[in-house]
Amino acid sequence: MKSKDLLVCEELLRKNNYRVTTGRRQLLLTLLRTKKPLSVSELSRETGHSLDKVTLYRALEDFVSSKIIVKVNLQSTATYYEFIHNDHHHHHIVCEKCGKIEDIENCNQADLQKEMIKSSKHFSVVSSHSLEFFGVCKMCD
Amino acid sequence: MKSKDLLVCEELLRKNNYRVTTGRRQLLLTLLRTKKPLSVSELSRETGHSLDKVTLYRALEDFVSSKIIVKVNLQSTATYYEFIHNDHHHHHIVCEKCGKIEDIENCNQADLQKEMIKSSKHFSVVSSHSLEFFGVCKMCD
DNA sequence: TAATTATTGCAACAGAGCTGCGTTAATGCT
DNA sequence: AGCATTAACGCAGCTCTGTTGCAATAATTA
Repeated sequence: MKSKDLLVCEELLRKNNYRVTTGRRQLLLTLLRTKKPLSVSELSRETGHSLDKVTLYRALEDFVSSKIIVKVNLQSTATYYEFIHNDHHHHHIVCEKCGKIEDIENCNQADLQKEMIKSSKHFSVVSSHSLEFFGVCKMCD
Repeated sequence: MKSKDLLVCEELLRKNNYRVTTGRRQLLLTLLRTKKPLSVSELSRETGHSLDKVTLYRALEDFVSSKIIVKVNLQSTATYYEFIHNDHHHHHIVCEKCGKIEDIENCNQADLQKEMIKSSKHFSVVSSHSLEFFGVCKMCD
């Protein structure tokens, strides 16, 4: 299961003319294993600081282009990255006190973006959207 | 109209034990006048670089606490700030090519966040949410 | 196996954002 | 109006995120 996903990622990368290296495999495994958004500094820690930060940024860009991961905008100065499991689109709610993240499932991306286009005066293409909730979890409340 | 809004802002600040200074009035007028999200560097330019960046950050935090402005997360490294006109909650769509921003009006914040609480396992409070669309405007398409 | 070329790591940099601190100025009280 | 209080200011210096150029290395391909 896990190893199959890794192979699929490698194929996706090669299809986009990227190369698969030891470091990228480590990074992919970390993203695969962790089922939540991770910042570059977290990814660096999780991979034992074995990769230079420049390498991380460049690899992550390539993963985004290959649609292996997505960028997530939480209320933070850092960008987060999350593995796309089974083409599954979803959002998040973040606890303002402890940082806990829960996935939000009920989003029909296609419909929402189609609605958008209809009601917009000046836009003809909607390629993505970011929807994140912020609140307090039951543990912290 | 405009000057009344400024007075309302000053009252809001004083109510929260903040002081109204010449610099903050300039900043408020800029935010009031500009009907779109602005970054700190844009605000600095718009106010003729008359305020130190530290002063800007501190003033903006106070404005957010006083519910005069909101932070907006666009797909950028910088945070944007937007004046709240008539308690009006809305979202944005941003052109990925030229940066043009259009407001999105059809969001019933209360309902959306109530829905959230119902479907969430671990959260009891939803205090805010961020919804931004990214695409291409008719001019750039 | 050798040639090609993407990736890596280093150094150096740019920009966002924050902290501490001494000075300045807005407020509240008399 | 004048003074005391204290918030806001500006400066220096810093941290963190993210980027660029370039020479060395390693993954692909023939």
